[in-house]
Amino acid sequence: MVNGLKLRASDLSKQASSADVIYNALRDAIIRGEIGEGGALRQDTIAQMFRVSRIPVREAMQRLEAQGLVVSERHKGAVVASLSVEQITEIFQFRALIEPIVIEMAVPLMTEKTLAEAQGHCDAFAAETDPLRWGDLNRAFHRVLYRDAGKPYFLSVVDKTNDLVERYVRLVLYFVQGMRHAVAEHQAILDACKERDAKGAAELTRRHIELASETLVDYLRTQKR
Amino acid sequence: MVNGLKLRASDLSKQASSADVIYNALRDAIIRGEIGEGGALRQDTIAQMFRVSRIPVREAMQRLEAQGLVVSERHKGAVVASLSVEQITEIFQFRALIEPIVIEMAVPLMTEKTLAEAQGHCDAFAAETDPLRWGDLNRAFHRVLYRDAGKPYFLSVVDKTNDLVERYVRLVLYFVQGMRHAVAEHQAILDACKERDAKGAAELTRRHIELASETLVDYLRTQKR
DNA sequence: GTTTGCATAATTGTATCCAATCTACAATAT
DNA sequence: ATATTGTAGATTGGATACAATTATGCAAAC
Repeated sequence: MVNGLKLRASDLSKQASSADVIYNALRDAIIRGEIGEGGALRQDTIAQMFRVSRIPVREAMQRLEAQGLVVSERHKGAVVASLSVEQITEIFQFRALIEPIVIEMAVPLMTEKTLAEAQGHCDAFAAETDPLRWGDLNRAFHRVLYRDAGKPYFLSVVDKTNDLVERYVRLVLYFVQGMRHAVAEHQAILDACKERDAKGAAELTRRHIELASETLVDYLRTQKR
Repeated sequence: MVNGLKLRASDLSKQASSADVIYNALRDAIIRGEIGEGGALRQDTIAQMFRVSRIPVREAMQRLEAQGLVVSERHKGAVVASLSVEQITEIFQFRALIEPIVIEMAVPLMTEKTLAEAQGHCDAFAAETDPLRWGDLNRAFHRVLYRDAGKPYFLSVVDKTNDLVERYVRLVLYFVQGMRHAVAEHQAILDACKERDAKGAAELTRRHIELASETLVDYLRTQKR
């Protein structure tokens, strides 16, 4: 019998392949905006970066393409997908519909631990001075609030949807709204959760997303893409 | 300048690779239930079926796994994902939330051509005697009604969600409700669309999905999985 | 100056081969 | 008889090599 052995989380999940590692690295780089729209993703270059052959790179690419983060053309290569203002608007519209529903389902089930964690993320977000970290903390805050809904499929859709527009959300945080505005809205959402006001939290979440969308679209139009 | 050139659809879409072909074939086989839950997908076997090496097979698998249709384990192989009753229920709950929203957006924009096409699918569905075709016609009917919403992202989410539960929907059509019930509901939805009753079409769609979900869950519980 | 043609380089798609590891079953020890 | 160990086959993960296609640079013609 196993007796004194300690298992780490990494032992429980299936062992990561090279393709997994590369997928996560590329996805994060795209999400964070480190590789900009239209940025080329050369199989050979990436393979050399990870000291592997092109095979696992291609497998990672298949997943990224399936998720809509990159588009590739035969014998031409893959580039980071670029979204039109219309596409971005539609995705934010989707978020503004689905995320309020998820938080509304989560509020009645939210534990004190979750509320404390969310407050922690919110405070950390407010205190963070490095703009490059704002995106991560913003994302973490929202994710925690949806967690207790206990709806894995809803969460996966929300996650994949957010992946597609994360780099634009970060644009808003960096250059447009600044962070103070987001902090106030986050605290309002969290307060509604603490008061178990599910409808209120949902409505605030909807407005939070819609405002971000409008702000972003205004910004993009001034940049006249 | 381009003057007089006729482009075919196949010229517009990028040329299909082996991986594309294999992905589509496997996805359809899974969706249609031709490969049942837990059915093994051996790379070598599939490669031989398509007369190719395992490389394109693996790339197709990555996409299928990203979409949640198969699960694979290192050195053990991939199998068709099996969904628990809880997972199926959640996915139908998602459908019952999102699809009414899409049809409600579509109704005001629906063209006569679309309405005629939908009626065609509905009639073809009613007249079809081969149960194996019911699933396709059912799916086609619903897709047409969502098309004019002009929301590609919403449609892609609806499509991917339906892919996950399509084999269970077909179970309901084949063995449980029969087709007559579905035809009546389809005609009711379509009639609401023709009368430009967006809210009505949405509500009927919601009930259509919820009823299918309840029927399916009852059936699955009797089969005590 | 612009365009066309061609040779070369760059890039992706796929086949083949090898390594790692899991499964099943037989052999052995307790 | 049961538990453990060892080994062979099966299966996947990945590297290397080659084929097919496209991009690029440059020279020649208009």
